[in-house]
Amino acid sequence: MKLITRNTDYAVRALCCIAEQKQEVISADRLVKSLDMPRPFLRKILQTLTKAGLLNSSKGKDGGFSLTVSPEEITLTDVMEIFQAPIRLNECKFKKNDCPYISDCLLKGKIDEIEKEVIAKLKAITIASIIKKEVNVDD
Amino acid sequence: MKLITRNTDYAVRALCCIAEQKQEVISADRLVKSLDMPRPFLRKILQTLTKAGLLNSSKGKDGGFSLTVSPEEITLTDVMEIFQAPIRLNECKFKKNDCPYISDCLLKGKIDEIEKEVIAKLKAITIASIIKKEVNVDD
DNA sequence: ACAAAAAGATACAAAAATAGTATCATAATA
DNA sequence: TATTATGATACTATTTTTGTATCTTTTTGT
Repeated sequence: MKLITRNTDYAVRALCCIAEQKQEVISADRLVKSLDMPRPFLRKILQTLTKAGLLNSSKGKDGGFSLTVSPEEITLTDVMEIFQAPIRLNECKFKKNDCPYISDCLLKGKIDEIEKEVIAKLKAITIASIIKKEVNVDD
Repeated sequence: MKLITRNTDYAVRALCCIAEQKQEVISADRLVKSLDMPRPFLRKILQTLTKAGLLNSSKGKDGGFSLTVSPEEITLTDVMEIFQAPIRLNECKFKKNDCPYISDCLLKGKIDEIEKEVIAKLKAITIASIIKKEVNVDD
């Protein structure tokens, strides 16, 4: 049972890295070096994030990726939905079809409740909150 | 992302069925009929539950299965641990080895917190609580 | 003793999800 | 127009989940 797949994990780490660095854009190659993950896999993930609208990309020399919105605005659920969508703890599927017991399933209601809370908590985690290492005492 | 696999789902339904019926024991064949699931798969699940200590079994004519403890004492986590163990939202594994970032992973702490709460909630769900259809007003 | 009815053990197989590779096309820019 | 970057897409490998198949053992009634 994994809440977070490697796709999502890599994506989050890449987003953090992109958010943290000073240059305008950062290339896939440079990300591979700092993140130590398979280049083709990361490239695919970056492409997916771009298509999903979380990243800008520019081609050619000095091209690369940058965030489209601030790190505060990117939640963990945003990323999870891209790679693992939809977020359901409860699938209630039976060979592509709805489970025949879905209407009177006694487990479903209980799991649904837990699911709501999990999603709320995941939504509270943003790229910004992941990056922030310590609470700033001056704030 | 599934919190509960079919193994666990079938097992829970079987346990409910065993808990609810009046006879001392119930055979795999009778369970198959009332639960409508593949016989060999259910048999394997029943065997696993027996090995795990949740069921008693008796062979031969009029043999079958019964609970070893009361439905109140069987939690959802008990069953999940048998079929999906261990319950972790966060695996932090990288090709069988610990993820190299495990010590300073900023996501881990946050997910671990969520995990604790999820597990606590799953622990509160028992076979008895699943069976109980309505709150008894006389209580 | 022995046949029938049950569970036990175990090995195998199919399907789905996850993880990753490889290759060629396209665009920007010096 | 060569180089350096991403875009698109098809393919492959691995792991997990979901089953199936087959044979053995035990119990019980006759």
